[in-house]
Amino acid sequence: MTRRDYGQYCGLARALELVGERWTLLIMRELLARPSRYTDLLDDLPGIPTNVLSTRLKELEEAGIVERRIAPAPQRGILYAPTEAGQNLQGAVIALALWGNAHLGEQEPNEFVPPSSVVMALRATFNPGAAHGLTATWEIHTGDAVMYAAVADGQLATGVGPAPGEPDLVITVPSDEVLTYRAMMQAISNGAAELTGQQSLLEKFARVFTPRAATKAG
Amino acid sequence: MTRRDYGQYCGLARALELVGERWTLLIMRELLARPSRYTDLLDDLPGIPTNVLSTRLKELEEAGIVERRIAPAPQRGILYAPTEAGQNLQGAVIALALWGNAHLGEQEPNEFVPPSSVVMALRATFNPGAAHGLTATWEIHTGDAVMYAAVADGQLATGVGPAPGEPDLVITVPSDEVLTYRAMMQAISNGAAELTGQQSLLEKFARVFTPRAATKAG
DNA sequence: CTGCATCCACTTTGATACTG
DNA sequence: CAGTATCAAAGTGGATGCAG
Repeated sequence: MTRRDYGQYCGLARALELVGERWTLLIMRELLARPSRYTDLLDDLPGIPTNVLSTRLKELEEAGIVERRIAPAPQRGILYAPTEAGQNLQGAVIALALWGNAHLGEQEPNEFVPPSSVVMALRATFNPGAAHGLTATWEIHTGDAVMYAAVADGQLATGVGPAPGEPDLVITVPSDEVLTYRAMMQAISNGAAELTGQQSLLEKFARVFTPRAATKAG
Repeated sequence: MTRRDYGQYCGLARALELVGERWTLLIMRELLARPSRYTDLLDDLPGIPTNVLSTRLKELEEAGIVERRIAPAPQRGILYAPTEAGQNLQGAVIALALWGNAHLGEQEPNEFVPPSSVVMALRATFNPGAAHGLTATWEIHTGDAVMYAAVADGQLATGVGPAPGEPDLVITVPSDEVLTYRAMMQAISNGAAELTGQQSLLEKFARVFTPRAATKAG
């Protein structure tokens, strides 16, 4: 058994060997929310040392969980994005996040809400039934973050950043800081959001993204 | 931000702060499969340093994820067991294990199969529909491991160790080492298992525990 | 500016020995 | 049985340097 391995032929042990080190799953959360450059990740994960980030990215790439892409014309540079194996991690990321939500407590003054965590919450609460037959694109502004969600053919596409196409409805939730998914949804249902576009799509939004109960033990 | 915290108000970050350190989730896998004594854990997690185990148990207890119990009469000593918060971790543990299963590759000579991982696989593949109206207790022997599964009222109770009551069917899968869930189920369906008890319950067993597809990304 | 590599102080982990 | 003590090795955090 080397330092990094557990010597167990077990899915959990292997998962932890691959993505169990400090910062790794937070990096994956960022990349699942949007392909990012090295400096994007440094900005979105304040406190991560540069050498740790570069080591993690290297290891994830070697393991086939993340791939490097050449960023398209306007930006240039390298984009890191999850491979299919990396995308399959989302279920585990969401399961951990749901469990951790119950242990969040009050927000400390030095704690910020990562926009990627709001995107994960949108994916976790997506209700395919309510999205059936609906085609719509929402863009959400809260704090200085921009996120989008698009529904078509009962499928959800969501991420950090402006909507890929023209949004049908822009929802602006006024706030100094990025709000949690929960606070954001509450503000929206309280009518605190400013709307630009097809206002009728606001009700659909609340219906498409509905929290359900977390998984209990078996 | 202290060393251990991420400074993020996010379920994933909080989960990793609580159970993201090395060995922690493997300890939780063991405890989810059966309440264990300190020395049980040392045996079941070969390679874990004693000080790391005691530190982790202390932290998990402080966080309300694990609790100490006085072991009942025959054994004595201290039993560590998951609290309800700890039991709720099972969904995340299983999600990680399912993802890791895809990256297992071939079993290395120095790698062993933890019985607790087989129990997790039983829970992950439990099919409530097929268990409806069935009451049965199976005891499974493979390598030197013993596990049980009991179904009643459509509910599953399973863990490492002998069955709590008298098993209806004892399934012995001959093998030097503990087999993976997959290999075990294959051996059973190949008729390689020795049976003691109500042989008709073997077919039920295979029906109650059926793998389904893993969760894909959204 | 992006995308790292290097250096150093500090913390955590691993291995072993030892104790109530 | 259930840990604690000790120490070396490895990992992490923070600062800085630097090439393309």
